[in-house]
Amino acid sequence: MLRLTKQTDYALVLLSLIARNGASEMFTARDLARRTNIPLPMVSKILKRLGKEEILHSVRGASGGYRLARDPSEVSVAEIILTLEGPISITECSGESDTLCALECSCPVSSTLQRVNRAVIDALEGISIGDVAAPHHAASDPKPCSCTAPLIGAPGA
Amino acid sequence: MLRLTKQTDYALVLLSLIARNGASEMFTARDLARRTNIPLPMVSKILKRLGKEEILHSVRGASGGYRLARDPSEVSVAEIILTLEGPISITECSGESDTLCALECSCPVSSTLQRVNRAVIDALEGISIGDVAAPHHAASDPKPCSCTAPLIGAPGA
DNA sequence: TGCATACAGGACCAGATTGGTCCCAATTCG
DNA sequence: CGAATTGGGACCAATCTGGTCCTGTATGCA
Repeated sequence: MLRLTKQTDYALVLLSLIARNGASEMFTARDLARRTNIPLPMVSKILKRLGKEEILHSVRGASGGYRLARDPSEVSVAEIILTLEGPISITECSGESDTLCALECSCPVSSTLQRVNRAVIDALEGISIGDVAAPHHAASDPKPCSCTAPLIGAPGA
Repeated sequence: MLRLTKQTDYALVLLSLIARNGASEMFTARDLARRTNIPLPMVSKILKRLGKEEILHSVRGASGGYRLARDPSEVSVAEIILTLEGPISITECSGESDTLCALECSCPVSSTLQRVNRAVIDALEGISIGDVAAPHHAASDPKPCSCTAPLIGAPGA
């Protein structure tokens, strides 16, 4: 556990795909859906949200689409999470919650958990979409891989 | 977001309370519930689970209760999370999932996210219940604090 | 001008997760 | 024996979330 939502997971996949294929190129939701096997409506939903923030730039109309609003190296994973899931905090009281922790007095945990939380945030801020798109683990060019069937939403199996 | 479940949150509070009051002392679920304002059935549920793993030692019968099975410094936050929520992995494919990621081929993300995941785990493994119980941030002794009313499950407000 | 394509912004639903409660059996102490 | 306590469930209601769908608006092209 300690998990991102699937939407955020998808977002990272989509953004890294865009980042890998040139930051200035334009992608339609339909195209991205085809390439990732993520259901189109889901892709739309996510891209719309990323478009409202300053992460993606959208162009409407025929031959429209989305492209990165900034350089891939300037969009951190933490920012993606923040956009789609709100402030990063592993517990309710470890963030800058406006609602006071109900356990406050019996909870000496918070100060320590804030340190943990900080460590997590630092780790996530230290990684950009550019990093995600271009893994440095002796990456030969991304081999096409054998799984070509639409694995998500596949009706058959 | 990127949040622990409330149960895990509670567990950290409970364990830190136990650790703070002497690792060898015995606590009943009822007692801990009173002190933390966490609903008793919830406390029971959590302690039961921690008892099954080797985190708490339980004694049944009258004047029974729970105490830490190990030294507070030897129980990491990561272990608590692992016990209550399963393996720590921020996405489905970043862990040692047995179910293959459906996006596998179009997902160059994983290797990088595994690094992120590793960073998170490292941070959580580096902090023990002992640390949580005794924060080193110029801690004067834990002042009783003003909030004495049962804030959780309070019927009135 | 008309139409196809794409994004914008919702509402909406079903399933899964989770916080929380409750019940009953087994164990131990006085 | 009886009270106190853990053990191990089942159970429910509320929330969250993945996923779908519908309608409107902007744009490019024949």
